[in-house]
Amino acid sequence: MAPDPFLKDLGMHFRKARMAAGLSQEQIALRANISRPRYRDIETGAAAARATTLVNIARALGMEIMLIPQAMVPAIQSMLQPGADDDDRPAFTSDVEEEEGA
Amino acid sequence: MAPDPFLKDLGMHFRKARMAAGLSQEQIALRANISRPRYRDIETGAAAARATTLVNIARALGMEIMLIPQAMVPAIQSMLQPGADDDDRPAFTSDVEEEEGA
DNA sequence: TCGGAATGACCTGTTTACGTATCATCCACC
DNA sequence: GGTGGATGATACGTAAACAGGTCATTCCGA
Repeated sequence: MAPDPFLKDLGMHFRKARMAAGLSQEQIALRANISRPRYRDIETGAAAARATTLVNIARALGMEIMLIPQAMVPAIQSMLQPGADDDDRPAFTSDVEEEEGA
Repeated sequence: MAPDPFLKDLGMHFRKARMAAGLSQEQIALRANISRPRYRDIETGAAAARATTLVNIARALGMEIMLIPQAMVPAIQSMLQPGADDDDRPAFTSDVEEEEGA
């Protein structure tokens, strides 16, 4: 029901970060204090985790959740660009317009 | 219940942003597509909103939720410092260590 | 003094995130 | 061919986020 593109995108960022860290879903779930099926739902965008769960997962992946004024989002996005020598982008915005040319 | 300090802090940031925008709880709740009692719970840290709800509230307040690698958090925090001429800080980190003065 | 707006606080009911258990599939590796 | 790890997916029960309603309190302006 209502596969929110935002949730899909968020889950994709989690997955990329997890892959980059070479960890399994179970390891992240354990660190984030949730079950594997639940972490899977979040990573695939099938469920909307709670605020506390989000933070736990982010930290398990070496990241933090931040509230950024919309005016500063572009500046921060460019700061996070890995200079085009790597194609994984750990940062995530709730802005769906972040979809750039694949 | 376990009044998570993280939720308190998150709610405080929402409240500051809302005050700065001169809006009522009801107006934000309406824009974020949730009920006022629920927005109140989130603002006071009494409830942990879902990921989708968090984004809706953030946007209603002119902000976005971002996933930031922990290594970059300090740099971004300093970027968000309002030059010391204003005491409201719209940005928010899940890092509890952000508690500075008062 | 009397409203009316904003907020805090509680209730009832529905939806859904969550834990736990279970099974199927894929893919190495032996 | 067989075994084990990682993942996808389902089911059931519980806890909590959600909607909607109501009442008390504070504050401000007519």
